[in-house]
Amino acid sequence: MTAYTATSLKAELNERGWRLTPQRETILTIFQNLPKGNHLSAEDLYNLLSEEGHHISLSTIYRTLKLMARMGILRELELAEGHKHYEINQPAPYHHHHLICVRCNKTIEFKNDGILKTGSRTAQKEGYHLLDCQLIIHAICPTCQRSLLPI
Amino acid sequence: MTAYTATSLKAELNERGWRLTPQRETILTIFQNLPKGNHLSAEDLYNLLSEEGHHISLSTIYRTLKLMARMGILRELELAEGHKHYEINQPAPYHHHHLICVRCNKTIEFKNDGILKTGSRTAQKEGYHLLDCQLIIHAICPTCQRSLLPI
DNA sequence: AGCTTTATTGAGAAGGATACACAATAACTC
DNA sequence: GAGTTATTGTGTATCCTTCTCAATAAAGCT
Repeated sequence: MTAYTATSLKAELNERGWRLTPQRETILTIFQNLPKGNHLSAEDLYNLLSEEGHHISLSTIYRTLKLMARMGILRELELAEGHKHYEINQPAPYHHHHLICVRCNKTIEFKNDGILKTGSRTAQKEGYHLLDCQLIIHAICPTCQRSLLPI
Repeated sequence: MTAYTATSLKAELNERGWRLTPQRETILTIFQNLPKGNHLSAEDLYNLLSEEGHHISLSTIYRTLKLMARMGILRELELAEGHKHYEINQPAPYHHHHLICVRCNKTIEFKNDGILKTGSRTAQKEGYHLLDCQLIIHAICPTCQRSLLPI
């Protein structure tokens, strides 16, 4: 959960025998410049890159998203929409969690420093190397509670 | 997060204009009798039911799992395996969370009463009706840390 | 109990997100 | 700068999940 630069990303990739490519660097930059609280699906990222004139294939995008999630650079969010979303993984005080309406997918972010501490402590206790820690609250928002729609 | 019986499930379904079917009752029973800490995928459930002589279609299983998750009866778990798992949703002191190795999917359960309280408080503050609250810790287990396998 | 309404089921097909295969390319090491 | 090999891009494949729709069967009412 440290702030990555192209240089530090390259160092960490090379250390494992991997390579820094323009595609990976571009994708990292996109996420770093994303307004706080924004998260992208693979397709969102593909479209955003296309708009900016970068042509990176969907395969590369999926591979890069998974790679960076497993390096701890990105968080993989399951926001109850049938596909994953990704956002930059930041330490406190930017670290946050999600309250999600399972009906309309409306999502509210909230912060709680204790949770990250609990996560770190738990991972450490079991000898696990922490990548990400997220509290997901599934609920029904006020609007959907009032609606009579099924489920 | 209350303990359901066939009767209380029926009452809650009927209240919304829905119906209690033998399929739904059977599936609820399966989850209630599942050893603590066990969770099933849709296919797991299908196979388990088949073994016991119950022929419930996959369509119905998927529909029932989603229905019960949205009623707060089941928890929908994303254990980094490409498909969802479900388990009965129980209050403290049975309520628990998951520490998951993103490489080998090894999962450890742990308890922390504070998290459920945080979840309840957050949902309430925003006027959301709480269904489930789970802390997911993505990490790399000791074994996978030692392995030299990619990603 | 029997009747009516309509939610639910089952079977198969469809959909959509993600992963795969492999030749061409290009990043790293020496 | 040359060799090695990780990575990319294109198209294809795969898997999980949802949809369609006729047949069935709960729930409510008389």
